[in-house]
Amino acid sequence: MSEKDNTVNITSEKNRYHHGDLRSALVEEGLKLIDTAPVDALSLREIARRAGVSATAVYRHFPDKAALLGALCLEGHARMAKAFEAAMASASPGVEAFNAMGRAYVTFALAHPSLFRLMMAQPDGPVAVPPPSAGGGGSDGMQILVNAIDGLFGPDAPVQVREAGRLRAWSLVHGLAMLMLDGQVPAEPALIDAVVDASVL
Amino acid sequence: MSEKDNTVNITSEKNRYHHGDLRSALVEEGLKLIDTAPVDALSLREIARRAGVSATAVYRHFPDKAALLGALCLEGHARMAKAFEAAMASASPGVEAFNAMGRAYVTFALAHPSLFRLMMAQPDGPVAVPPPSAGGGGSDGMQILVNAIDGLFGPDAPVQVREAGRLRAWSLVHGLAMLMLDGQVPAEPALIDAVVDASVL
DNA sequence: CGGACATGTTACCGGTGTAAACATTATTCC
DNA sequence: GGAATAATGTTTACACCGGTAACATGTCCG
Repeated sequence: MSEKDNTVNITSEKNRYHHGDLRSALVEEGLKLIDTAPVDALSLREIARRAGVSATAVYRHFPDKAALLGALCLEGHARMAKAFEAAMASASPGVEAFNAMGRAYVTFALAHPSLFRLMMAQPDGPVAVPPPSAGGGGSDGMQILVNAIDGLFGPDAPVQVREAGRLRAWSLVHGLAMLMLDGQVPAEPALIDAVVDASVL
Repeated sequence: MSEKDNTVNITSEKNRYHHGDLRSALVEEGLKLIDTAPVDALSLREIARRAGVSATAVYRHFPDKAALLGALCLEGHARMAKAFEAAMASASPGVEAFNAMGRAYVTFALAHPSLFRLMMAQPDGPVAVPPPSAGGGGSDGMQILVNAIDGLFGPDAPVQVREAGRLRAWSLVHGLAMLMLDGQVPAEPALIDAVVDASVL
């Protein structure tokens, strides 16, 4: 913030060659776009266009399109974590919380289809709930989910049991979410309940 | 088959303007391609190229790219049905057959990732196991799966129970398949067993 | 034969992701 | 302060894509 010429700072706000914070703007526009369009309609050029910038400007901030999408995923996981926390908060611990999480998982996928797809399509993304072996990894949201699942079995359950249960729970909600996203199963709340609630696993 | 000039019929076999059975050739090349490439790498032009034909020739046999992919799906479901039949045949009826089907589902997905994705991405495709309501529909393979599931519960089980169980079973194996395809879960046979075998549903 | 028709072709359009060269602005050092 | 330098945009260009229109070639049937 030098003294320079503050009129520029006031009158401009536009038409300035340098954007200021293009990276964030691109991510923001990307997120706006992805919630209203199928995932394959998300073009680098379109995002740049909405940010009011030339297509190749993107490459100053991301090595390629995949990297930009990766940034979107990151924000996606943050949102998912929030949804999980909310679901967790509004349910008493135990099976109820567990079911609430399952519903939250499917609900999030249905609410943000393209973003969810993108998140899951990133093999090296922050999802990676370590189903067996490997500790640590996993995004915020996923860690919450894992904890909820593990809590179900109690801390004295064998590791294998917890891991298998975790994988089964994840597969169940993920499968339902995907089937509904792909239109193979109608996205009716009753069906979500039917699948989630009955889960003793 | 007129008498015309049979030397042509012999010597040609190539360089003939008319392909003979381009439609089948396109489907075949498409299936070859889809098993060795990610689903988004499946371009109409590439398929036409492999069939030794110009890109626009495709439009004489399919209204657009989606229709060509639809044809691939059809063949995919035929193959899946075969896999199910084989799994069914090599297992005694009951829970065993049911688990074998589940394993076959995931195994098929892992063996033909792009084709499986394509099949599931067709909302109006022949998959559509009618989870609740609506009878009839469903592809060959899916019908076999449905029968196996229903068999588990016995014919006297309430419709709701059978339908819910069906949906849960489908979600479970579908979710596992997807997570493995997307690299979120390692595609280890032991994990497939862990998920499928424990399923009392 | 000769036309009707099916099935190929080439030419073109607007769209995409991305690399290279150039332009402008911000920063840093004397 | 002013010049060198780095950071950040722009323009241009390329190869690919799906799709339309107009043209060419082959087959078939009266």
